[in-house]
Amino acid sequence: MRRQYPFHLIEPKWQAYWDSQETFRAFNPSEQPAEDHPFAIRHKNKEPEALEKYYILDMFPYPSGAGLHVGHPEGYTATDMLARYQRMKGKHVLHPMGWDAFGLPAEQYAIKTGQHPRQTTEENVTNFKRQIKSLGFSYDWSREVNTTEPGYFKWSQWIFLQLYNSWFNPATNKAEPVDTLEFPEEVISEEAKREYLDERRLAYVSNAPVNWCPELGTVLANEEVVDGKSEVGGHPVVRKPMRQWMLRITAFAQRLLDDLETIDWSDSLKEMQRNWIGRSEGAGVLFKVHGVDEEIEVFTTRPDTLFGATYMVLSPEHELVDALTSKDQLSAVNEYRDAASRKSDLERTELAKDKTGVFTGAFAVNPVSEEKVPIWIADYVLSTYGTGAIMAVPAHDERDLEFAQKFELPVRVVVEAPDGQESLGFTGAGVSVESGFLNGLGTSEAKKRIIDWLEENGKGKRTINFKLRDWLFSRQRYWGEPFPIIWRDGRHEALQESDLPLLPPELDDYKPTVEGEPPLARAVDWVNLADGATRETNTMPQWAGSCWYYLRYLDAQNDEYFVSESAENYWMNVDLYVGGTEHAVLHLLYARFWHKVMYDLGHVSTSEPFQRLVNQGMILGESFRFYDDNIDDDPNAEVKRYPSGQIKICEDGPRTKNDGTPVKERWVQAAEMVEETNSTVVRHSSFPGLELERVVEKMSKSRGNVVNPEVVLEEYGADAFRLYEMFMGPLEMMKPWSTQGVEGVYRFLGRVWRLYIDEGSYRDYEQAVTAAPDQAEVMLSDLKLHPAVDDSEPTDEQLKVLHAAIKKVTDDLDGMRFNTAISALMVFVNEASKWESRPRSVLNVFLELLNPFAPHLAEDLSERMGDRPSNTLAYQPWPKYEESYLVEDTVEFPVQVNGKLRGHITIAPDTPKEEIENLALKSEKIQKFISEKELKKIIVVPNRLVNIAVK
RNA sequence: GCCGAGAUGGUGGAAUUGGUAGACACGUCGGACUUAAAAUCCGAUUGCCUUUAAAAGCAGUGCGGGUUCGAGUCCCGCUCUCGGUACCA
Repeated sequence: MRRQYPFHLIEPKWQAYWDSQETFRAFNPSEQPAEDHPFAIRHKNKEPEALEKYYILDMFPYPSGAGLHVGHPEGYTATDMLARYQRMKGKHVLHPMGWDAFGLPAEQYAIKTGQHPRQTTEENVTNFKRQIKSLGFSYDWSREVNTTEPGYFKWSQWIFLQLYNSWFNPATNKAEPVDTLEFPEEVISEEAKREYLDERRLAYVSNAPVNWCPELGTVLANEEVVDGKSEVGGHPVVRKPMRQWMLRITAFAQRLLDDLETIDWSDSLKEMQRNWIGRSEGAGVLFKVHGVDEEIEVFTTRPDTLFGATYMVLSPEHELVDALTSKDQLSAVNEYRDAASRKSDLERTELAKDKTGVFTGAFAVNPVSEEKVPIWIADYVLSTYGTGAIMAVPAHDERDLEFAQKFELPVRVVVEAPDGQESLGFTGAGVSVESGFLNGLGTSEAKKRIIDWLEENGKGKRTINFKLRDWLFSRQRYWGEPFPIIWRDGRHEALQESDLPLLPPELDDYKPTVEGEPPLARAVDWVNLADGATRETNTMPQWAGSCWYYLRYLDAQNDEYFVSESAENYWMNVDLYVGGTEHAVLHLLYARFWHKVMYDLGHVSTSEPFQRLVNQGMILGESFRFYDDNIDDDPNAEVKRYPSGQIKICEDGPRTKNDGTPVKERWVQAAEMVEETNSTVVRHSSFPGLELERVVEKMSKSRGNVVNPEVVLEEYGADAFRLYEMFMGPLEMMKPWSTQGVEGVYRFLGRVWRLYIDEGSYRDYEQAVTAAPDQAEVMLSDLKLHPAVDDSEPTDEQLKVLHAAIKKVTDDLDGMRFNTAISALMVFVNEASKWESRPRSVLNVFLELLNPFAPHLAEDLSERMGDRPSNTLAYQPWPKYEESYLVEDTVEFPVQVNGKLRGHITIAPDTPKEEIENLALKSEKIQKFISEKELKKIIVVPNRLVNIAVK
């Protein structure tokens, strides 16, 4: 296919130019651009740090072996357009990129092949970088970081030591160095002090049950387990007690929640974080155990229903179960506990529907009614939430009611539901009944009263609980940061800062040991130190590197400190962060937590890292579906094919033809296999009788609807790719990829080219190139400008078209409405293509508007125009629009009758109200609709319309 | 179940504060250019209906109500799709 314009030559040329000029370098305080750098030319005599900064950040990519997919460049293109726009507006823009390169795939490849993960990682980074660079993004590559390089992970380890050497002081509500920790009087011995301190560090060791994934051979954080399966790979996860490093994120739960108010993120994303943190207010209530000297504390959000608590439930793992269980219930309890512990997380969730439990034989005393209530254990009570024990109020809690009905436990209504609703099973706010001194009180008042009573009588207190759990921070992997920790006599010690970076040992085999120890344990020489101490063999999770990378960009080469104070002060915080929702709770919560710790310790100057955050929507693939009866995929079968219309789809079940014949789904990829006939019906090219159903869903190999950016780039070029990614629709929405849509914007770029370039000379060039392909670049410089391009004074009409475009593009970029900004560029080109005289002054300004969107083409045309004092558009001042050019002499003013458009009147824009009313009423067209009717009202909306209400 | 986002032509989408619904693009149809095709350029393109034509009318933004001179936009009640989450006491 003939190219619309020689993007294959233009794009590499400008990418090489930007590289050699270091066009997009950002300058730290005290750094100076060279005199001939376009930054220096634009900002004469100004220190870089005197300028307003703009830090615009993309989410940290994992350089996978599969390379870039079309989803990656979506956010990158959006940020690049804004980076280029802000640069032209005069801001000092920081726009970096780097690699979150530790991770499972390289390690799993290493286990299979023995190739060092470093090598795989390097290859993948090289490939990723090449792909990203081919899109012409304006990154400052001098700040590129890679989490797997010692110069980087030295500081990841250093930050871990900051956490290790800090504790959370509830009095100040801040992280503080451990030396501010004061020991209570009874803690005297060194041993006791040490233990006391170790229990309070922000990084601590725990032996609690963890999510163990046998398939991956590692533990996972709660956030990495979805529906009882690993988020990566979907392997089963079981609970298993193991010694693990934990980070005390729960201490920051309230601040993580509160500070959401100070940042500019989407409501839905904030809501996801709020749900994950899961704050609930209520009371801790103490129940005495009957006949045993023990107390059980429960957490409840409905202390007002305490009079209705007719039994208690402990989680099977609760520490008091042994002490409580009566002799005759012992075997039943042990059996139940055994069964519960063997259940995987998946089984626990899947079997959630049916409640199970056993009676312990013990009774507790309801602190307010003094009533004896039975104590049960059941796995619907989680050991990890609250106190691991509940008071059951079956009348006002769905789960308790279900359990009570199954085991025939008493149910007592203590809240009356409002106006005629059923009180049994009512969980909302009502009025307390059968509740002694609470009778007649509304739910919120009753809560207050009972908590006061509990506190006065020493039987409970006001309590706040969070769903958020501490962050499990160790992994049994090779390809991650080793912990800067050694063990001596069963106790952990931190390495000194001077010992960093601690490099991982070289191994021949990356599998865990036969004993199930992490792979690092294989490196005996590395693990065992001369003085008898041993190294920690766990490694940090991938999040360690991605929790702070945005800080390293500020000062990527600094080997004295993780970021210099001056750079941090100037650049932080991130003005705009763009990425997918998949990081809503994981990365974004962890990073905020680390940042707060660093803030408390005085290492950073802001309490939140990302001021504004925008989520890009997913890009979906398009495929076409039909069905056939070859359900066993037999290659020799005689296959019957059916369109979707003949298929009955049962919910999750097998799909069958309407007559019951079993069938299987098949997909055809849009681009290759489908022929469009007359209008809307899509058919299979090989089976023309078969009508296909259009399906839009997540791109995946099995659907065959994955779009490879390299193929698109090859055919249409980077500018077209960038433009299409943004033209598809609003950034935040999910949208389907259409290859035909790419052709649309590609044709637009062709029209831009032909607006400036003489078609005859381009045709001559194309002919000449076929004869001498190696001369292409030289001959390209001989192209002539379009003969209509001249030095004429622009007409009013031309200025109007130009300034309308400036206004629309500027407003839309400010609002991140890239799709409509691009359509405004198209409108300009459609108009300008008709002009017989195309004033240079107008055409030059248009290239400035085009530059953020299609920078290669804009730069190239600008060079050909030859009117620029400096040789790159990157630092040209962004054009301003003149309102006066947009004013029209006359406008077609719409006239409505009863809200329906009935005609127009031609008026001057500033025509007074009365005049408009008059003209509207007199208008012939309008008369038709209002004569013989009673005039009720006339509304004139300035600059909009006039509406006549009649009856 | 709960929380969040969304539903507009054949398709992606536009309409920024309640003010001309369908910008821009894809696709389709027609025309020009061409020996022909591709590319390019020009025109038409929400549906229905009347008309030789010009031109008009009616309906129309998931569904049902409401507020208003006027509703894609606001309010009430639903349906469906997508994302998150789920025995969280």
